[in-house]
Amino acid sequence: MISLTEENYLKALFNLANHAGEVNVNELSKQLDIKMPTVTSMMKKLAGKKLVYYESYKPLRLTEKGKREASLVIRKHRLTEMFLAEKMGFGWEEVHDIAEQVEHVQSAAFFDKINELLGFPKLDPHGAPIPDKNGKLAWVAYDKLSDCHVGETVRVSAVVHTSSEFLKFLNNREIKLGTRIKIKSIESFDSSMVISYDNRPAETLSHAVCERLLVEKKV
Amino acid sequence: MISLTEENYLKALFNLANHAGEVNVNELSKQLDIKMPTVTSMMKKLAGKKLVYYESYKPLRLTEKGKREASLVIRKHRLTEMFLAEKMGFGWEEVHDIAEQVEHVQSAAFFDKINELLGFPKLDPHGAPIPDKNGKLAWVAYDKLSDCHVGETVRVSAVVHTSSEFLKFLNNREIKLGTRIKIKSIESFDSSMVISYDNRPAETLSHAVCERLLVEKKV
DNA sequence: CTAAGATGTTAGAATAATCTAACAAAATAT
DNA sequence: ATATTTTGTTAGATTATTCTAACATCTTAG
Repeated sequence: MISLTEENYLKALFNLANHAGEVNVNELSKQLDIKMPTVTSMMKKLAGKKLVYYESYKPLRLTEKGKREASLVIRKHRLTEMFLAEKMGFGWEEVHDIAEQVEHVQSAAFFDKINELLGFPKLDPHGAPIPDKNGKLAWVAYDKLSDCHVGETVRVSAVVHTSSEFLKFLNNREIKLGTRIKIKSIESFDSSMVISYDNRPAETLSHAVCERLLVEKKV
Repeated sequence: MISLTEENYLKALFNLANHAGEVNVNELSKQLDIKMPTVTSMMKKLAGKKLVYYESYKPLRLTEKGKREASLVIRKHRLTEMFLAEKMGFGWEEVHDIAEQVEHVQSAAFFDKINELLGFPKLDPHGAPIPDKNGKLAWVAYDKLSDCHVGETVRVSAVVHTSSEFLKFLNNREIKLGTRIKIKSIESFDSSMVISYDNRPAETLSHAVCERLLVEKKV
């Protein structure tokens, strides 16, 4: 059995994993707002359960079993987010905090029903893919808006680090998944972008914003 | 802040309270499947938070604050049950176990939304009243079917001690809230009742069943 | 290359919730 | 009314999760 606490560590490990699947103790500590010694001891515990590879002073890595379990928690989280948004009328900026709690419900029937009522969605309200029942995740590699060039027209496909503040910022500007953005110019000194979309007047987006907007170029 | 564990103790205290609002340590211990010494120490803790009146060797009683907090947990539980049954298609025999977990979600917005989507229901799927936002519960005193007499026709209004097994038993016989039951005869040796309803052939219900069916006589 | 700073571990303690064993009080049955 | 049973408490231990303080290792800037 995996405790609620352990589920949270697995989820954070999964979300922080870089290309090589590695996470530092320090990063994980900051992500979870839990002190490093506590993280170290939990990693030893999870290693004992064959969920994490742990060696002193080495980066952390999930085992295959760990990845599967983490994905299943993320599945519950994203299905919940989608249900809250699609079936209950919550805004995409509201769903994360509630899903953070609902995801720990232990009832396959509950999440199966949500999945069914939603028509087996592939993406959550932030454009993130929903892992399947076996914990398999079909990752689509989007581009960051900040990596695009002047003159390109792109479609917003997902948002990263979906803090409520950031999403409210997007709401205020009516930027949502599917919005087609044209890059008019890029300020070289701060990498901010002047863009236009939806027949609106030109708008400037800071680099911080552009890094969090994931887009597709082939519109 | 009231922990998930404390919420469970409060809920159990509320549900077990007799006419005088009293509960014994032993009853509570059995209800929660937690040993008596643990219950005693939790009662001291809750007494420290002014949620329970506790004196050695005396029955336990919730304070007004304790009753309010308990009612609010029960409110979340019953709203969840109703949502699961009405909006998600779960049977009344399935909703309790899921609601037992969802009830601990800390988000007023979540339960407000459920309440709204349900159209502010007054009763849960088992006929139990849903406390209001202030923890006030409008209790309706129904009769047990077992207290009714031969010849009476009554309407099933609620069920008590809603174990999944009992509810499946009722499902098999298509007895639900609203079913009108006529009492044909009562076996004096075991208090079982021969009843008829819905133009079906006569059916015999054991005393155990009749005690758990709450009915209204004025149909 | 080495000193400073960042990162990670060990040791020991704290809190919450639970348990068993032993004892104490209350209720019950003859 | 007293012995037995049931109920309740105390004491002490256990497990899970967290912390701080101190120490160890690794990385990096001169």
